[in-house]
Amino acid sequence: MHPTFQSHDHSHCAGDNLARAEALMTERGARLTPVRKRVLEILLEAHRALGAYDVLQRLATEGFGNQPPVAYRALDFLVEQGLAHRIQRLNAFTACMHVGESHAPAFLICRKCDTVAEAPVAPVRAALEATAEGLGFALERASIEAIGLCPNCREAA
Amino acid sequence: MHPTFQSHDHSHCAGDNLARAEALMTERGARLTPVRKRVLEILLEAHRALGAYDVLQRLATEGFGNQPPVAYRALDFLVEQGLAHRIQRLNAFTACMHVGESHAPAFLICRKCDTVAEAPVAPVRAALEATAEGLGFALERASIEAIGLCPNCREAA
DNA sequence: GGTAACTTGTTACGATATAACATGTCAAGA
DNA sequence: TCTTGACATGTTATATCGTAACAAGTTACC
Repeated sequence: MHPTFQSHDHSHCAGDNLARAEALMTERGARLTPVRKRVLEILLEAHRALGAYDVLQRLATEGFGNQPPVAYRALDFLVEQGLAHRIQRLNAFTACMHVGESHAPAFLICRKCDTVAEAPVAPVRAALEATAEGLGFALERASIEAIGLCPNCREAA
Repeated sequence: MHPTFQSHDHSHCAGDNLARAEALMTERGARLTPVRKRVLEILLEAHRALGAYDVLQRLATEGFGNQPPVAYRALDFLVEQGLAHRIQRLNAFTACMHVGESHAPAFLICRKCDTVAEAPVAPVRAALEATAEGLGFALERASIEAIGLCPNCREAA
C-alpha cells in the first residue's frame, strides 16, 4: 500500500508538520498565535477533514472563544498560509501534509471513511493548464477533488 | 476566441439543449415535469451558475412553490440525470452544455464575471486516474474546478 | 377505478458562513 | 516609556445554504 494511506503514528507527522509550520511562519513574519496553532494541531491530529464547527467545538472546551468567527478566522489564516486546505465537497478543512513544498494538490476523498489524501498532480495540472490556455482562459487556481474508495476501504469491500 | 466563450444567442443554445433533454428523458422513462423543465430553462437562460435560492425566487414568481425543497429537488433531479452540474465552489448550479455526450467535465469559472464554461478534460482525467491508481485509490468521480479569467475579462484587464 | 410509485407543497429546522463592532495585544518609533 | 497603529480576538446578530418529515396531489398501470 502506498505510504499516503498507511496507518502510522499521527503524533509524529503532527509534530514534524507543526515544527515546519512554525519555522515557515517565523520566516514570513506571520504569527502562529495560540488559537491558530491549536487549530492546526487539531487538524493534524484528526488526520481527516473537519468542519469549522467541529474545530470550534474543540476550541470552546479549551477556553477559546466559542463563536463561529473564531474558528473561521483561524482556518482562513491557515489556508492563506498554505498550512491547511479547504475541501469544497465536504465543507471542511484538512491540514496540509506538504508544508513549504510548492504544491497544488488534488484531494482523494474516501466516501466510506472520509479520509482525505493529498495526491501529487503535476501531470494533471499541466493537462488542465494546457486545456485552459487552448480556450483562452487564464487559469489562476484550481481545485481537484476525487471521490472514491481508499485502499483500506477498497480491500474491506 | 474559442466558441465556448463567444457571445451568442442564448435562446438558441437553450432551445437545442432543451430539446435534447426532453428526448433523453423520454428515452429513459424519466419525467421532465413542469417544475423541472422550468428550472432547466432558467439555468439555460442564465448561462451562468445560479444558486438554489436564485432559482427558487424565479419559480415563486411563476406560481410554483416557494420553499427551498422545491428548488433543491428539481436541481438534484437535473444533476442526477446529467442535465445540470453542481459547482461546489460557488454553491451553485449550471445547465449542462453537452447533454447526452458522456462526459466528465472540468469547469472554468471566471472570478470576474462568474461565467462557467465546461471544458473537455479527457487528458486531465486520464492523468488523475493514473495518479489515483498508483496510490491504490479507486476513483469513482472527480470534480475539477478552475478559477481564473475568461477571455473577455482577460482582455478587459 | 384501484393502487402503488412518484411528485409537489409545506412546516420546521439544521448546517455553514460572514458583517460589524468592541476589546485586547504586541511591536516599533517618538 | 509611552504612544500609536496594526493586528488579533471575542461577541452579537444575521445571512446563506441545505434537508428531514409529512401531507396532499398526480400518474402509470394493472
